[in-house]
Amino acid sequence: MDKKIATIQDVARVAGVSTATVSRTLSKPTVVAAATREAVLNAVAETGYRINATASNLRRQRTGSVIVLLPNIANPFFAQILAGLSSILTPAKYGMLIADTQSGPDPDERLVHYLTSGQADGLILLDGSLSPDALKIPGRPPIVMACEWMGSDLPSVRVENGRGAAMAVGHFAQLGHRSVGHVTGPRGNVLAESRLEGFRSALTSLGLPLRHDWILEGDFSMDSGAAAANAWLAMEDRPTALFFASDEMAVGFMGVVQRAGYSVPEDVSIVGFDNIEIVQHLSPALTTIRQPRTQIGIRAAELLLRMIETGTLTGPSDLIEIEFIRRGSACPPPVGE
Amino acid sequence: MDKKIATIQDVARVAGVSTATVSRTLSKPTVVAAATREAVLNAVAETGYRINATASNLRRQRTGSVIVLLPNIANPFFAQILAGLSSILTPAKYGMLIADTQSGPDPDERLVHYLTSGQADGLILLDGSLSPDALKIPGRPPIVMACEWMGSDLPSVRVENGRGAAMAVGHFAQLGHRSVGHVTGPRGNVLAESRLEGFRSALTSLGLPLRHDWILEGDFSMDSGAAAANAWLAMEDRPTALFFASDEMAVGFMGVVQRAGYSVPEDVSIVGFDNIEIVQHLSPALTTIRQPRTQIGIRAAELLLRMIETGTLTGPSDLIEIEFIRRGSACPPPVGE
DNA sequence: GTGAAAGCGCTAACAT
DNA sequence: ATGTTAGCGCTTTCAC
Repeated sequence: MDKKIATIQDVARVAGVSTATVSRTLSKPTVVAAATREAVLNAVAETGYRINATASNLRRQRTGSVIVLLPNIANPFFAQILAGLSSILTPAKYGMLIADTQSGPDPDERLVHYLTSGQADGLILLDGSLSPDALKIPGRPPIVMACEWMGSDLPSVRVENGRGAAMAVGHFAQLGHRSVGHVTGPRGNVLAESRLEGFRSALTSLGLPLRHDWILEGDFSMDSGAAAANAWLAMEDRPTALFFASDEMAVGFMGVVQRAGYSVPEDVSIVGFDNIEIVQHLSPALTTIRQPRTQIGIRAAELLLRMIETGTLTGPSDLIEIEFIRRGSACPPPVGE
Repeated sequence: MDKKIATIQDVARVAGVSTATVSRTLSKPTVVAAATREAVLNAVAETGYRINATASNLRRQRTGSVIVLLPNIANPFFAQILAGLSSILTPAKYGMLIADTQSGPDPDERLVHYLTSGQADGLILLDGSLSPDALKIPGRPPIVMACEWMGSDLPSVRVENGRGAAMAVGHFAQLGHRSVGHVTGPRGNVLAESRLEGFRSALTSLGLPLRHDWILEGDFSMDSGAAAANAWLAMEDRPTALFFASDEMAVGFMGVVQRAGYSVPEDVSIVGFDNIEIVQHLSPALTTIRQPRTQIGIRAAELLLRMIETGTLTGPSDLIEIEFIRRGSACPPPVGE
């Protein structure tokens, strides 16, 4: 009953070989003789030895883990991206360190910290609001963006946000709507801006009116969707259709208007963005733009691993296709309005 | 323009002191003379030096990170616990490694792996289905359970699951329901079992009938709630009230029955469990049992850090209070049924 | 208050 | 095929 953890020395002693042989047996078993290998493995079993990752990493000048920096873990949107990341990182024997830019003081500072502390072999950025100064840090590990980031040429995996907005507007137009509004994401957020821009240009190219009072500012949250609903209810002249920059906001909106006695889609048509799991279970089920989040994670992880292995700081960016999902929350506008 | 990362040696040379002094300046600044300290800090700034965490950890025989083992990251339920954990771990300068037992082969094996690989100073377990053999591993780091685990006396942070179920049943009884059913979590899951047990004993103690065909097996997911709805719709003799072991299942159920033309709560009263964010935005808003998930994370992290710092493998368990949240998804049963 | 020196546990040349 | 040896970059006695 050993209370101490065995080191490679202990194994070597028990097996009657050198530490180098033990190390080799564990990393490239084919290069040691079968008999030796067996002796070593027995000794490993007997002592309960396990490689000390810290020592190994120090020696090999790597860390075996990847840091994922995101704005807010509690946001379920990121959870699926994390699942995608994990499905690649884990089999590749990389640990996944999660850092929430919210739970520290200065987010930019933390980015720099992780980039320089040598705690990870690579970094995945899910927070599009960080400053690009990081790129200049000498000796920094490879970075992959899994969202848009203005004015940076980091390798990234992203989604056709503008086209998603255009799909939503196109759908409304096809149904006969002419008064269509938009509930945006937070100002300054790159995703929000792309969707807003896509919304604007789609309206213009379809010859539909672009009214500023029909563009409501949200922040992707359900609460902000509920707030938008109250604003909509208070309007004199309401749009008959509304495109939301996130499903969450659409859900918040729907809850409020339904409780106020309005019906979706008969009184308002709505389209969301993301296709979060829940929206197919609502009544009506939400028409939305699907972003394959697991896929985003998978691609980002693959890209990063390739960069780590080849030792490059650049790589091909990846554009992931979105998909329009027609469900029950949009129909032709009410007549006589 | 340095392309290399500076080591403590570089700083020592630039500052004209020994590496020991540099190290001291950075860890206990008060023991070095003010003048020396300044020289060192200048050298640090000049070289862009940052402590190499791996080397530091090897020397100090610690890792500076904590592993969180959970069944499925994509489940938003865990996301909030993670946020709570992060809010404590980050300021305490601990990294948070997330491991998903789904993305590897054998979950138990992975637990053992993390326990023995020396990759973390402590471990937080969110997966109640792992085998308790882990406890016997010599030299293992401290573990905190943030959920129930049968027959283990690990320090834990948990929630009054049974009482939650009893609250739900009590509420139904008070509204006049006599036919109440339950949609369970996955068989074998400890949370699911506790809630089921709480449900059963509450029925009994209130003198309500316990019917096996009114206990539907689910797995916490929305899809399984939808499946339960179909089962309910197909019943000859339906319960007028249903307690769900998770909010997600309640949401899935509600979507299906509403689209089938039934109304909640007029046709069925339902109560969920968890109080996930969305349920207040549904119509009707869901009556449920609130579990303070962020709080669970915070307490678990605090407990673990205390154990790490004091070097103990035991600690006080913590029971977190739940709260009944009455909203609009339960009302008296329809008359004449 | 500061420096010299000894490792933490491991891996990878280099020898044999 | 195996052993010897020299560190990876840091912290921490132990002297001074």
